[in-house]
Amino acid sequence: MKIATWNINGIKARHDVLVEWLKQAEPDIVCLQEIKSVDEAFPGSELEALGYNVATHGQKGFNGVALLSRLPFDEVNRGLAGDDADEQARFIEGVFSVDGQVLRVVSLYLPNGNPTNDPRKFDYKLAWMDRLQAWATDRLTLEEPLVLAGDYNVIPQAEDCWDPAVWEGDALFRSETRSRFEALKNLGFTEALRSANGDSGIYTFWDYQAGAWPKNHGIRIDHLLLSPEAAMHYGGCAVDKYVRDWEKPSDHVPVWIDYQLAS
DNA sequence: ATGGTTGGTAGCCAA
Repeated sequence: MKIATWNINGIKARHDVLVEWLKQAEPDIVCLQEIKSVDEAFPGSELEALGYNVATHGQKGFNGVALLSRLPFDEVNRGLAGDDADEQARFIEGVFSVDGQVLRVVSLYLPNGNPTNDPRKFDYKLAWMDRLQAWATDRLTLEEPLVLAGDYNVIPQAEDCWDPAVWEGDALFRSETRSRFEALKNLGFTEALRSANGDSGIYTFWDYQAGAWPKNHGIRIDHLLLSPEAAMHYGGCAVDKYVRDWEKPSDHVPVWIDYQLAS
C-alpha cells in the first residue's frame, strides 16, 4: 500500500497535474498540503470518481490540507489541538482500518516561520511545533500505527540542502526549528526518507525562483514520520521527482512510502 | 548577483 504526501501549492492551479499523477502513481492514501481552497471549492466529487474518499480542512486563500484515500474513513479529525484561537488550516487526521488494525494518517502543513523577526511567523511556528510534540506524545501512548506526513518546513540537517550557507538564519534551518524536529523524532518515530536514501542530495522542494530546479538547488522538507507500530510495515520510500518537470508543476514533489500489509 | 517566480487574491501577501 502506497501512502504519499505532496504539497500541491493550490488545488485550482494543480488540478490537472494532481489527477495525472494519481492515475500514474496509484497511491492508496494521499496527504495534500497548501490546497489554498475552502472545502466547498475542492473538487471532491471528481476525485471520488477516481476511487478516492476525500476529506478536507480548507481555508480561503492560504494553507489548507486534505486526505485522499481508497480506504473508507472511520474517523476524521481537523485542526491541531492546543490552541483554540488558531484559525489556520494545517492539520487533518484520518483513521482507517487495515487488516483489522487501526491506521492513523496525518496530513500536516507546518508553518514556514519567515521572517524570523516577526513573532506572528517564527514564534507561531515554534509554538505550533510544541503543540505537535504534545499531540504526538499523547497519540503514541495508543501504540498504534501512525504516519505523520506533510510539509514540515524543516531542513533537518545541512546535507538536506544544496548550500547550507544560503539557509543560515532561515526559519526552516534555525536551530530552534531543527531541535524541535529532532525532539519529535526522538519520541520514537522513524524518518522514512532518510532511512531509505542515506544522508545527502535527496530533495523534495525546488524554489520557482533563480533556476533552482535546473541547478538542483533543492531542500528536503517534506517528511513522513512513522510510529514504531507503523515502522513495522515500512517497505521503502521514494520521491516522485519526475513530476517537477511537468507543465505547471508544484514547487514540491510527491514523496511516498510502501506500507506493507500483514498478508 | 539582497535578485528571482508562482498562486490566490483583488489587501500585494505568502512562500
